[in-house]
Amino acid sequence: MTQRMNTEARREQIACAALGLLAERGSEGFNIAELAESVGLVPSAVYRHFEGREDVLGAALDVFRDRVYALVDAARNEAENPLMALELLLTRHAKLIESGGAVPHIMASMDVPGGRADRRAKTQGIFRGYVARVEGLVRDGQDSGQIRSDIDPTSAALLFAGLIQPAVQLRHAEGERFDITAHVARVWELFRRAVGRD
Amino acid sequence: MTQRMNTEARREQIACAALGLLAERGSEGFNIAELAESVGLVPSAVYRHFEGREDVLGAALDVFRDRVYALVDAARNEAENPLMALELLLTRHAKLIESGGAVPHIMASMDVPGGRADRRAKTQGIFRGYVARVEGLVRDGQDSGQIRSDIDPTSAALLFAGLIQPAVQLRHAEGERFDITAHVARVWELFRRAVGRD
DNA sequence: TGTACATCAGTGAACGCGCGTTCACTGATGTAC
DNA sequence: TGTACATCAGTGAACGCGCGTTCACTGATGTAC
Repeated sequence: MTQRMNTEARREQIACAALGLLAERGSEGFNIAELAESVGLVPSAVYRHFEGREDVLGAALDVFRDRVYALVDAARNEAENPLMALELLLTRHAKLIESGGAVPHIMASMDVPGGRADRRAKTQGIFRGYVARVEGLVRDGQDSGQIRSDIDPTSAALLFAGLIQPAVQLRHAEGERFDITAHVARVWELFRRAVGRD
Repeated sequence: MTQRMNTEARREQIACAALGLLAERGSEGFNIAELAESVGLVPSAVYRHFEGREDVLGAALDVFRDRVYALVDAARNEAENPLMALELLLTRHAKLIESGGAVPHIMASMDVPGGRADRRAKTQGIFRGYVARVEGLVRDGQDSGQIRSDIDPTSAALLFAGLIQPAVQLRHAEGERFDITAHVARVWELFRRAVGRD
């Protein structure tokens, strides 16, 4: 028998493992058997800690939400000013793409039409929360004079989000040949020209 | 018995219906029973015209590819100049989002990790083809002097693609409240400022 | 023009696989006395 | 400190549903003579 763990610790372990599998397989390719195996359990053991598959996905989404928000907050805290925070956030997204855990990729895999309505609502809530945080950075940039004040913060935030998504797609299509770092650097210059005050 | 059709006409009818269902349900929610019903057939009848589910998806992808490319070509032909072609293309993407047939949405639903490798390769090929066409428009814009010549056409094309994707996401999240037309107009201004020569 | 035949699209019953989920049981861990 | 008991995480067999797919059969359409 596998080493016993109390259900709280096991829940968290399973939720994290589920998120990893989701990044690889997508929400529909995701299955309980593989999840159980990845934490050294038998499939039925998962039901000691979760009500079912959908419950596991919900817990994985919670982990995902925390990580995404932490990503933005870290960039905000570590950078000297709002514009540099956005640039730092962008390069960190690029790193995630390289490691296979791209944020938009996971978002898309969870927000599928087949999925249950409450899961989709949760995913969309995460997206709105993300955009709201980026919007906050944009507003800060406007206050500090780095970003033009005539720009709609929501539009700028969505434009920023749009910098990342096509890169994920092309990374998938081109594989290693696609130089994300170079791409991100070029596209950042375009973004800065679009919103910057100069 | 349903009215007989020759297999060529039926194949096309089924492929188009499949694309419609894919837009609604995603590639994993897509099932043969519903597809058959939508064209007034019994599930097993589909196998008179296709080898199987994956074959149907492939045919639907072909229809999709033709439509996407036609979208770009139409914008190119109808607009006075390359920059206006891009703007026209963007507003037509917005219309598709409103009608539920958003291009990135369908792309994402086909390019899932669970899908067979050949289907994913096809989807990615469509994306590359799309980007290449937009790149062509960017180059034309550079030649005609509307777009700054120091800009990498691929980056500009990906930035353009990125204008649409977050809008799809937010449209899903916010529903009718989200005014796509207004969003597209604002984000277009940002794009023009990023790449335009002025 | 009429008849016989071949072709082929459509039907419905049945099969089988994958996978989420259930359940009775086991045995380890922690607690009461 | 040692023993008895309750709790609870882990096990493996089995169930059942959904769904893609197969197959023998039907009947309409078009062609040969």
